Amino acid sequence: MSAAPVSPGDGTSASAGSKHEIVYEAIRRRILDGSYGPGHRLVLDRIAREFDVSPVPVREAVRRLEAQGYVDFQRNVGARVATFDEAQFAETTEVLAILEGAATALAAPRMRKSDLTAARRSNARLNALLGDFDPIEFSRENRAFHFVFYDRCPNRQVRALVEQQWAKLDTIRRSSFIYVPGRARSSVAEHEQIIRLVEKGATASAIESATRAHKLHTIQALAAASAARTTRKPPEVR
Amino acid sequence: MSAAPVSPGDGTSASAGSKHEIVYEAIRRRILDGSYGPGHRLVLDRIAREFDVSPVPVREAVRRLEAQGYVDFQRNVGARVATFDEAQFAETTEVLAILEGAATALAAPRMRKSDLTAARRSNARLNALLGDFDPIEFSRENRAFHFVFYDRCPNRQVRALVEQQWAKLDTIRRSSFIYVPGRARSSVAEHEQIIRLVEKGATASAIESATRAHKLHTIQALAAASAARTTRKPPEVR
DNA sequence: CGCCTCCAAATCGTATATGATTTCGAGTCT
DNA sequence: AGACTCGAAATCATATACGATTTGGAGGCG
Repeated sequence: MSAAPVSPGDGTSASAGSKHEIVYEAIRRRILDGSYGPGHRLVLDRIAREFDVSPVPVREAVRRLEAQGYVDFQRNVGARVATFDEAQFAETTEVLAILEGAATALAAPRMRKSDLTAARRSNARLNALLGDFDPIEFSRENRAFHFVFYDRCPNRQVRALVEQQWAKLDTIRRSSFIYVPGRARSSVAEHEQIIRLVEKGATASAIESATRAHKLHTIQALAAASAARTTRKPPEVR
Repeated sequence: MSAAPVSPGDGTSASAGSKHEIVYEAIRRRILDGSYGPGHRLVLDRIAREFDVSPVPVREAVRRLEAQGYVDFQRNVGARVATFDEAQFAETTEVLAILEGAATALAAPRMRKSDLTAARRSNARLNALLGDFDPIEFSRENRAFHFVFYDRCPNRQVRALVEQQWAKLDTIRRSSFIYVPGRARSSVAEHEQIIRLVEKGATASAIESATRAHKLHTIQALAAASAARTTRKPPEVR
């Protein structure tokens, strides 16, 4: 189970131990775990005092987060955690569908028996979670499942991008809770199908489209559910 | 012809006019146009003096570049322009193949007649350039060709990623010059094929795989050419 | 009563200053 | 000669200081 719990250092780390790095990691974690929800304002001086550092390293940290799309920054105004609307969520999911499909297909030939076993075990846990449904736990395990595959993807760039996009989605999942009734169950079934395809050495193309479809179903389910609760607006953060 | 010449502000801009922004753009441009080749060392104080600013905004600029993968940064040592080896180049091209395939397929249904005309015109220019071959000009026009499609891709995230990856590749193309003899000609032919597929309303899947294959051919050609010049090592920068 | 003007607090942007770390070479020992 | 030690120069990391800009509201005006 090496699947990164929340995505470790996102790859582009460098200067461990420096104050700017500490602050960067801390803010990033808070964004990802929801302590800093979308729209949350990041006041540099305040953060600096909290971490007992000067504002300079805080600014550097925020710049990095800005460049990665975690926060929006406005000159002379400040930074705030990026806000996602449903459209952006859907778009990012689509990106992930594309990348995951490719990543899984690329990984397939490199999957060992033990990997498939791990995947099945993971999917079994997901199945077990279907009982009293815990969205957070399910999401975590779901991630773990998919990363069994990505870990074997030989293309580092693809892997990095997948992790990045996944992290982005996590930001949102925390706040506005995405939960589509029947989705989880069919998701588990699709997982098993993907495992089988890999197992029997299906073509890359077959594996890719199955994985992509799997993800796209989530968008569709979401869109349907969203259409259902007609008038209700998504929670706006100011 | 709205295809960004070198990719304008990469999307995640924010604070125009600030010194940090000026420096950021300047350094970025230099990396992209090759003034700062891979491995080039970025000494903060020196850059600060050159732009007549303090080192603080320079650091911010560099942090952003770091987060985007343009430069590598080592604590207490400094920043240098990211170095790409051939493997990374291939991996990034593969990413681009995946994304471009998807982007083009997504764009296809939205392409208007005028867009196809523009694409053909662009491809004609590419064809004309086949004579006395100018790699830079060809590369520019090639980019323009593909962006005719991406501009119609409805998924912003995908578009942003494509631009980002393309910029990354540009960094490399400037320095170590990638030129594979017969490739350009077949490239033009493949372009025409893609146009036809879109024109006749082929399935998304058909368009996607054609586009992806088009890009992957470049990797293959490169690999072949690279295998040919056996002993010669790629230019190392220190 | 609502709109506009002006001021002060909050916060950002950048410069300057200083301590810390790395690098690299001169000098020394074996 | 080669390896090691020490130290100065270069450069990074961070703190502090201060001017600049935005924001929100008090008070005045129509």
